[in-house]
Amino acid sequence: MKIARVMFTLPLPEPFDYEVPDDFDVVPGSYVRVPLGPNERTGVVWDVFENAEEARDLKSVYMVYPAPPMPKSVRDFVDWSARYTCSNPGAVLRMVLRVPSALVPSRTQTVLEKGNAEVARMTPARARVLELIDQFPPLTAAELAQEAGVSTSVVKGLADQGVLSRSERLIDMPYEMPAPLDGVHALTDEQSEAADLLRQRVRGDAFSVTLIDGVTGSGKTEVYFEAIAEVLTSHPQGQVLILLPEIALTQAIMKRFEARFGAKPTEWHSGLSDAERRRAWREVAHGRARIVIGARSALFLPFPNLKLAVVDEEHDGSFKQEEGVIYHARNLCVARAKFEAFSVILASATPALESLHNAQQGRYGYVKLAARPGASRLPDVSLVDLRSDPPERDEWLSPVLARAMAENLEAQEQSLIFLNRRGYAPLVICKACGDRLTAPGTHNWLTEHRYTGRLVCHLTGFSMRRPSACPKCGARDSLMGVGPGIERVAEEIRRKLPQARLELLSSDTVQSGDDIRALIHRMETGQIDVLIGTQMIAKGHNFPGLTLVGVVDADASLKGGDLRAGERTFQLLSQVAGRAGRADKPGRAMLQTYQPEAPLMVALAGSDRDSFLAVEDEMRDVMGMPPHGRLAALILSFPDDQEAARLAREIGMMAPNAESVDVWGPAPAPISLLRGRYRWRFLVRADLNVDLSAYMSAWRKALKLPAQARLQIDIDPYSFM
DNA sequence: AGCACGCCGACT
DNA sequence: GTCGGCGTGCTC
Repeated sequence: MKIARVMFTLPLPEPFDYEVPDDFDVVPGSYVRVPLGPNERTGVVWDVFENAEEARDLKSVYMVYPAPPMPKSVRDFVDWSARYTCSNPGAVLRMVLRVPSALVPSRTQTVLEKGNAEVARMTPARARVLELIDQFPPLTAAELAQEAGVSTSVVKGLADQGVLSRSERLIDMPYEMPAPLDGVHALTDEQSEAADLLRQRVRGDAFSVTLIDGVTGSGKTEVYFEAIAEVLTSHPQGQVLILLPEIALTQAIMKRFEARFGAKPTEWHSGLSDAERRRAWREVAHGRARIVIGARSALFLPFPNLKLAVVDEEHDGSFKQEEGVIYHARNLCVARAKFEAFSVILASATPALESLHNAQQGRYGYVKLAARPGASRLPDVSLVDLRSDPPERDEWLSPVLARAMAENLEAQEQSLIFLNRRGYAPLVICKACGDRLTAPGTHNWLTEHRYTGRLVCHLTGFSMRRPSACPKCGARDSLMGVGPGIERVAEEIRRKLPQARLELLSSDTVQSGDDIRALIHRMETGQIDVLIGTQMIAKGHNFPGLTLVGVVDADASLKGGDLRAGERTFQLLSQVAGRAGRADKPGRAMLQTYQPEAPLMVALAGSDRDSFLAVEDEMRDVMGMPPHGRLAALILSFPDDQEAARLAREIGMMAPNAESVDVWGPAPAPISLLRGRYRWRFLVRADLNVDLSAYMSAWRKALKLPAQARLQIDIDPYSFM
C-alpha cells in the first residue's frame, strides 16, 4: 500500500497519513485534496512511502492537483523555518500556500479574431465590428461589442457565420518574459567593478551572500540590476526575487525594472487583488515568472528555480513580521538560499550591524559604493550640550539651535527640525491631584494632541476628547501637557521666528502619499522655511535649499532598553542629518543631547559610522548580544490581570536550566494591555553555540497553561514591546 | 483552523 | 422541559 504523508495549512504538530489509490500519480510535493474529519482540505504531500503490513485503516487521497509539485528544497525550507521560529510547519506552509485556487489551471475564455468567411449581408453594426477587428488583439465577444458600440448578438452572428473565428485563451495569461536591454545605464568604474563581482557570484549554482554598502545615489540599484541581468542570461530557467520594504513598492521602482528588463516584473504584496495574486502564484510555481518583486511575504512563494534574491534596504525594520509566524525576511531569505543553493544580495545605505559583522567575518561578500561624484556628503554634525546651553523653561530649543535657525532664515535657507514625538505633549498631568492620565487599564501615558483636541494612546490606539475636568479628582482646567511633541515645538518656533513659513509632517498631518508628495514638493521649491517632523521626514529626497537640521532630542530613541536603539538612532540621525546640504552649500546638523560624551553622540559628531559601529559591536560583544549571541523573547498574554501575573511567575519557574543561557523576566510588557489581554515578557539570551529555538520550544512544551493563555515566541526580537 | 461534543441560562 | 452560549478536543 502506498501512503502519502500530508501536511495541512493548519496548526497541527505533524503531517497526517493517507492511502494513495493505485492509479494516482502522487509524488513528494504533490498538492492533494483529502478528507479531514467531516470536511475535505487541500494539503501538500510531504513524503510518500510503501507500507507492507496493513497498518491503520487510512482515508484515501481524493484528488491530485495538476500543479507542479512543491520542490523538496521548499519543503525543507518550510520545516526549517517552522523549527527556527518555534511555530507549526502548517502555519509556515500557510504562508507558501496563500492561494489554493492557484492550484487549478487558469480557466479559459473564448476570444474572437478575424475569420476566413466573407460577410453574407453587411449591416452598419457589422461594418463597425469589422472595421475594428484588426486594431485589437483577440477580444471576448463582450469586449468587442463594447468597443464597437453594438450588442453582443451582432458579434455572435458574425462568429456563427465564420466571419469572426473563435479560439480559447487562458484568462490568466503568463507574464511577459523579461530580457535585459543593454546600454540603459552607463556605469562608473567603481560600479562596473562591483557589477563584475556580483555577476561572478551569481553565475554558478552556489550559495553566497553579498552585501552592497552604498550611500543613496551611489547606484546600488543599477549594480544589482547587472546581477539580475546575468541570472536571466546565464540561467535560462532561473528566477529572481527582489524583496523591498512594503512602503518602497511603488510604481517608480516597477518602471525602472521595466526600463532595464523590457517587461514588468511580477508584483507580490498586500495590495494585490485575488485574481492578481492567483496569477502571480501560479506563474511563480510554474517557473514562468522570472523576476518577482515583492514585500517580505514574497519570500514564501514556491519558486522552483530561484537563482538570486535581492534584499534591498536590508536594514529596514519592516522585514520583521511581528504577528503569526514571527520571522525576519532578510534572515530567512539567507536560510532559504542555503537550501536552494542560490545567491543573495543585501543592499543598504546603512547596513544592519549583523550584516556588516557577517561581511567582516568573511561569511558575506562585501561591495562598497562611495557617493556619486558631486553628491552631498554627510554634513558637519555638532552636538548641543543641553546641560551648558539649556532651553528656557517650557521651551525645548537651546538658544544655540534657535540662533542658528534665525541665521538660516535670515540667509533664506531652509531648516528641518526633527523630533520623533507626535502631538503636543507626550504626558498629561492634573495640577490639582498630580494624576498622570493613562489609557484605561494600562500604565501607558496619554499624549495630548492640540490639533485634534484629543488625548491619544500611541501604543494601543485608545483616544478620547480632551476632558475639561480631571477624570480622577474632578478639578476644572487643571490638566496640563508635559514635555514636547512636534506641535508644541512648532508653537515655540512660531513664537521665536514669527515670519518663518513653518509646516509640520507627521502621520497626523498627512493622510496619503499624495499629501506627502505635495509637502515634499513645497519643501523642494522653497515654499517652506522650517519643516518640523517625526521619523517620517527621515526618508525622502534631498532638499537643495536645506542647510540646517536640528534634532530636538537626540537622546530620545536611546531610551527604552531596546537592543538596537543605538544602531537605529544612528541610522535615523544620519539619514536625517544627510538631508542637509549640497556640494555647493554645505549643510550642518545640530543634535541636542544631555550626554555629548556618549559613544553614539561622539561618533555622530565625527560622522564616523565605522567607529560608531566598532563601539556598538564591542558593547554587544561584551554583553553577548547579537551578533555575538542569540536573543529570543517569550510573551504571555491572558485576559485577566492577576492571573496573568501569576502565570508569568509560574512560567518563569519552568524555564529549563541550560548552560550559557540567561533568562530575564517576567516583566510586564511595555504594551502591558493589548486587545483586552495582559502581557508579560521574558527575554532570553544565549551564546552562539546554543540552539535557542530548541530551548524555547522545550520551555513551551513543558508548560501546561489554561486555554485562554497565549504564548508567543519571538526568535531574534526587534520589537521589545 | 473548522467543527464537533459538552455542560449551564432564558424562553416556547 | 428545550435552544444555544462558547470552552475543550480531535482531525490520518
